[in-house]
Amino acid sequence: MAAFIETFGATLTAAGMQRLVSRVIALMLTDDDGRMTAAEIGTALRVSPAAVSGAMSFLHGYGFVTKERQPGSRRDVYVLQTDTWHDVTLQKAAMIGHLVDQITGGIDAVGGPDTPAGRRLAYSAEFYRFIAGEMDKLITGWDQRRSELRQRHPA
Amino acid sequence: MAAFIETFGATLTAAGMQRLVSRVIALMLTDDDGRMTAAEIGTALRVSPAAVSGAMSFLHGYGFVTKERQPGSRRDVYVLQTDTWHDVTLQKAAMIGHLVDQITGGIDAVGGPDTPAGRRLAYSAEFYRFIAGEMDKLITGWDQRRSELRQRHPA
DNA sequence: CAGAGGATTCAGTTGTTTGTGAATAGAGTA
DNA sequence: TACTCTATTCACAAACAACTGAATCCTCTG
Repeated sequence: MAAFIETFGATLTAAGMQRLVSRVIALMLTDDDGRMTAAEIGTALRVSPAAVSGAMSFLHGYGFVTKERQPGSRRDVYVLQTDTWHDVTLQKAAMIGHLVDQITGGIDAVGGPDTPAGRRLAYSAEFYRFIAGEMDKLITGWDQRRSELRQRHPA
Repeated sequence: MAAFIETFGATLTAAGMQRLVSRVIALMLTDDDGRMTAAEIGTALRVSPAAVSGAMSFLHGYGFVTKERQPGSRRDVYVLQTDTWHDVTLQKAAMIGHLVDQITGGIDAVGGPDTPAGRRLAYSAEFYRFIAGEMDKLITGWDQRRSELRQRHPA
């Protein structure tokens, strides 16, 4: 199981996430009730409380985890929000629209759409525009698929 | 135009590419005939020949650029392969299938699909499986769209 | 309000990228 | 073969990222 955490974490890191953040997600995915304290996380991953604090702050900022505290306790309990994680993954992919704008802006910089460079940029813009469009469909599609799954397996 | 190169390059870097590699792509996109020598690239981006060599070696390895040499010359001319760049971008996205396998493998590690953690992993696997499937469709879709574009604007 | 458990912040350490300069190798010309 | 122009390689430096340890802050209990 430790193997899964490190392997999967490494893959997420390769996809651009900070290392410890990736490992925390992998860890919490494997935790039975998905609820963990900072101390538990630190022990499991062999990192200092300071490092855990930083990672959790990041995760909390994006809503990947929520933070709870039992009345009469001083320790925070973090709860993994699987759906939020998925949503953010999709939104990140949707940022491709950004590229389209940048490339389109570049067309003027190289002398307009009737220059060789302009044509090349327009072609690449077309590529990213296509992807962005498909991404939008994908997001809608997942929303629907998720509903179907929920009907069969109510959370 | 220098602004476009740096801005767009930074975006590619944020997407996980090495910095200089990103800048070279942005630069070559804006070059009129898309053909440049190492010296031109080094001058434009203010980096050493050594750095250019490293970046071009990477780009050539993935087929992002081809390397030509005029008979009787000692300098290589690099030519940006826009389509290859697009294709590799898509293939990279298709690597999501890898995640599905890892997660599926993790289900056993946490005690099978009937444990809480197993169910959570299965759900995430379902998410990535969905995306991987849509990515396959997207790749096919772009192939087709590209053909259409080519009919109207023969390269 | 004092004390203790726990979270957070920050300066400093370690490790990883990214790029440079100098030396080396390749390829063409004479 | 000797000479020159480029490309490549490699050891090192600078910039950046990821952690740690110690100090600080917050919050609950007595």
